[in-house]
Amino acid sequence: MTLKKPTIDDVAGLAGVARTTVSRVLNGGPNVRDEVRQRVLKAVEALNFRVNPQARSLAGGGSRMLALVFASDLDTEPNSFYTSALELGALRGCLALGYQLLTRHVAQQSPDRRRLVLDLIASHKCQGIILTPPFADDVTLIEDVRRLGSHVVTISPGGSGRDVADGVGIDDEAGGYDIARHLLSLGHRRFAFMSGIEGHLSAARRRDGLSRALLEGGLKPDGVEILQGDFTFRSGGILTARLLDGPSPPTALICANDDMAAGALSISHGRGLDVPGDLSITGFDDTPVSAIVWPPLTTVHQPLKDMAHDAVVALVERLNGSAGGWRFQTLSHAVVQRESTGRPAPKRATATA
Amino acid sequence: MTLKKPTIDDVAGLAGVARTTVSRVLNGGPNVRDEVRQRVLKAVEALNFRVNPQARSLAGGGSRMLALVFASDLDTEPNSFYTSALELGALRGCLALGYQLLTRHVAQQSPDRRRLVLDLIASHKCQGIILTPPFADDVTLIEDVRRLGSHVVTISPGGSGRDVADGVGIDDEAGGYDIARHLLSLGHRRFAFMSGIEGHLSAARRRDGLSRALLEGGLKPDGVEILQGDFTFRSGGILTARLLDGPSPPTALICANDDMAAGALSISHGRGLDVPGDLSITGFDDTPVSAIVWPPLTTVHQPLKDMAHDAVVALVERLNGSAGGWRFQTLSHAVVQRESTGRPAPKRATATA
DNA sequence: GTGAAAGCGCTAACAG
DNA sequence: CTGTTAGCGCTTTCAC
Repeated sequence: MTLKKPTIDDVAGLAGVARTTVSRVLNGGPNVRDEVRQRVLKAVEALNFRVNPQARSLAGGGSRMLALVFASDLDTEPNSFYTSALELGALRGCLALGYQLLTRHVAQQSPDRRRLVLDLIASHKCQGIILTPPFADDVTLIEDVRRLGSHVVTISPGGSGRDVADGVGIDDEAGGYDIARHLLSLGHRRFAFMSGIEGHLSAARRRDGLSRALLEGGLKPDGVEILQGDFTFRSGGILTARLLDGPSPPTALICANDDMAAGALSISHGRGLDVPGDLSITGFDDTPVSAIVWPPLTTVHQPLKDMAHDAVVALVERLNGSAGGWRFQTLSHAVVQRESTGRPAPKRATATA
Repeated sequence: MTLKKPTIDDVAGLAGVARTTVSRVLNGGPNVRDEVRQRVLKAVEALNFRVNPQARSLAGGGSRMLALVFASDLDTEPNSFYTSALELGALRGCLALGYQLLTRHVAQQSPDRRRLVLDLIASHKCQGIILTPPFADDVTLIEDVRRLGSHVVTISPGGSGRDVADGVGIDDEAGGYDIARHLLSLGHRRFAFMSGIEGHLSAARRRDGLSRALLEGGLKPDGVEILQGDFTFRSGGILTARLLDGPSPPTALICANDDMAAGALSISHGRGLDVPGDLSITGFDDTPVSAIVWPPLTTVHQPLKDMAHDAVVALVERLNGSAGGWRFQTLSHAVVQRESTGRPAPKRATATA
């Protein structure tokens, strides 16, 4: 089975061409008759041939270096579940494909953040770069990177980024819609939404989904109170406190990530609120936090590792010359129902332990 | 600067020997006069030469495949911070050194777990394996692996594992000692210790450290109530509930990992206890959970990523023929003081926000 | 358009 | 003990 992997020469032999030609086909090179190309492709298929990345790299094909960039500010640090999962996925992909990975955290606030990213890929001769939000929607940056001769793939672009580069992500709008439907079906009517940092467009889409669900349910989307958070546990707590002090607190709070939801949960406990009896809270991402807090969070699962892995694959495909328009790969999400959501109880809910 | 990396031929030239000889020296091969070996080593040093892992791999030096094994049972799953961090570190190491990594979770309870591990390395021709607790102290398994011609490095062995293989970890006994001293200095006198799954010897060492600190403080170590947990959030909660129902609850609870501490925290909240006023709780590992719960956990930082990274490095060194007795690499730990510990308050503590 | 030849940097038989 | 000779699987000139 795994006895002897076919080599490029095997393919050449089967296709009746020279090794060079196979190489050309593999790398999207020019000067290959279409008929020949097809023949080669067929042979590749038949032999289930995969290039040996090590050999390719040795032979000179570029630096084989990719970069993964995060916009992490100092205080966004505890959000490390998210970044860990993405890095893990990217590393796995790189390992399998024979690429190196350079992970860099760039403070999103720093004025010269674009330059920092560009310097990074220039100095390390990175052939490709994976941009996470909010860089994923920074069209200017993407264009600059490309001008340097490097390829770009984005993770979770929420808007403009999708029109200018390949991307990977879930359908964030649908994610927001689904979680809202869940809450709506439980009987909730008063909602609040806690968003992430500005410019994180995919998080904004989740809110769009919420609006759509509300409209469908005959409610006015602008009745939703919007809290501007920054994805941190801390911001989740602070904003929730403010929310609860307001004139008419909602019965359901939808957070744009798990960390903020955990913060909201914590503050709610501190105030003696029953979750979900007095307030239902939802997260987003389904990171380990969601299972560790009490009650465990109802959240939207996002396959972070797979997303990053697929981003690497997409990037490498482009490096190998694959042509065509930008492709956005939508991975599936799912509402994970745990115990932080339930029917709103006007008076008080009895806990069923 | 990064213009042209020196090759093995450059080294050979400078040392005045054949390329093969350099290769022998590099790979710890036999049949090299000591004088020549020194000369080569000097040349390597002078040129700051590093082997090109891709080329080496291409040329045939083994499968370049390493395995990372976890003992994760179904319900231990949410402990994924710990495993993620280790895998991340191992992946980084592998990427840098040109090795592949195979990560496998084997249910620790399954009767044929040893066979599962052995099959894994046999079928994938893994050249080396990294064992995490409690496998790290499974001497029989380690010997069996070696019999298959594979090398072993352990992460956090707590006992017998340290005498039969290279290892990486922190000084767990000292970690336990340090956290106990911290609590002692705050005025605590009644302690409880929540241990992890059986066979996790390094966690047991943390308890030894606690005992030592108590003795030093003039207290009797056997006055400490021991709770047998399994590292999960859930077990932390259940055991803490039982503890609090007991005749004389402690004022300080030391948990063998952060997840259990988070569970303990959660239950304490549920019972209206003030943490740390009524009960101080400490974790271990300093995973992101510790910063996300409320109040954030005082815990012992363990450089998990570095540990796994160094384990890969140590493994590869052995593969390259480095000889000598088993080496245990002790990385530094540190007590991270957050807000889950404070002076014990007989009556009630006033929160200072 | 296509192919032949020449390596990339290293290890692995073989000879000496 | 040490050096010579072949490749590993692939990309690149450079001819045809």
